[in-house]
Amino acid sequence: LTRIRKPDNFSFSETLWFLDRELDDVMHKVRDGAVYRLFEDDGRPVLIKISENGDFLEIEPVNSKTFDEKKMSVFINEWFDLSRDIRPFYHLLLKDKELAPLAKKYRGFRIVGIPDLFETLCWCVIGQQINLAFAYQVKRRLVETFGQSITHNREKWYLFPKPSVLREKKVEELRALKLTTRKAEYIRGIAEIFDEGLLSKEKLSALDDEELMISELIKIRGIGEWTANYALMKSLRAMNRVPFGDSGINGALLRLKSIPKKNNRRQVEEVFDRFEGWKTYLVFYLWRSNREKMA
DNA sequence: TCCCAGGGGCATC
DNA sequence: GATGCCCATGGG
Repeated sequence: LTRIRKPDNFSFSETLWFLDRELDDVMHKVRDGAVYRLFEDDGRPVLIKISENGDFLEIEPVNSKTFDEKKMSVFINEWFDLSRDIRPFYHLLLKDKELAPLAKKYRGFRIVGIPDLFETLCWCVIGQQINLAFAYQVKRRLVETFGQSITHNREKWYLFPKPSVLREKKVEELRALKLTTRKAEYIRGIAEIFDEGLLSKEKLSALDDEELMISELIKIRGIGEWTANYALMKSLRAMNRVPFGDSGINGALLRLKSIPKKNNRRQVEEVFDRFEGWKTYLVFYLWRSNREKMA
């Protein structure tokens, strides 16, 4: 059992809410106030349960295996963005007339990341220009078809498919999962780049400059501005990214009356310029607000 | 039927 | 660099 002290301004119930949206993400399950998923410990999948107990998060193995506690702490910290003091973000929000309500409504909501960069990029490609519910269905088919799995109590749990596996798949095999021809090509290409070691989270991170990371990512076929920014937000934990053109951001800003009309990039930039250093957080709070009715 | 969805590539000028 | 078109499924 690993225990992690919860930081201030962290709401585990908000995290669970995010993970348990109606969207049916194949990578984890939320049950009875806990989240379950596979954790890869030196190539060995361990099923873990994360729950809340007083001031702590508790992480325990449920398939009777153990795990590297230090690596686990790092992983959870990264996944739930626990090691960040987000008070400055709330100060900025409260100074903004239209957006101030977000600070109170979603207090303690932190970015739920996707630590695996390859998974993030594939997920972006899958979700391009289709509705999210359908995108999650396609992701589920991809993972259930090509991902490593374990069975526990007659229930299957999956790891995201490896680049070495996906690069070998024929376009027709991927199309059968209801990816388009183009997306199948993109995913194969990204898998190849990762499998060859030409790109990795470590390599990208080592560039140490967000704009440089973006320009490197955009060179890859299938990765445009939106995806590059999203990947930096979710996987590299960059704090100043905005996937411009995103329909969710536009819709939220419009609904909150923060911008007068949709799809005006200059107006959106003006709003985000007031959140220097916290643009990524504003994006997530705006997306969060789009699903208020689901909460 | 029409429009849009957490886009991106490409041709064209 | 801006614009228009294509990809192609599913939900409202």
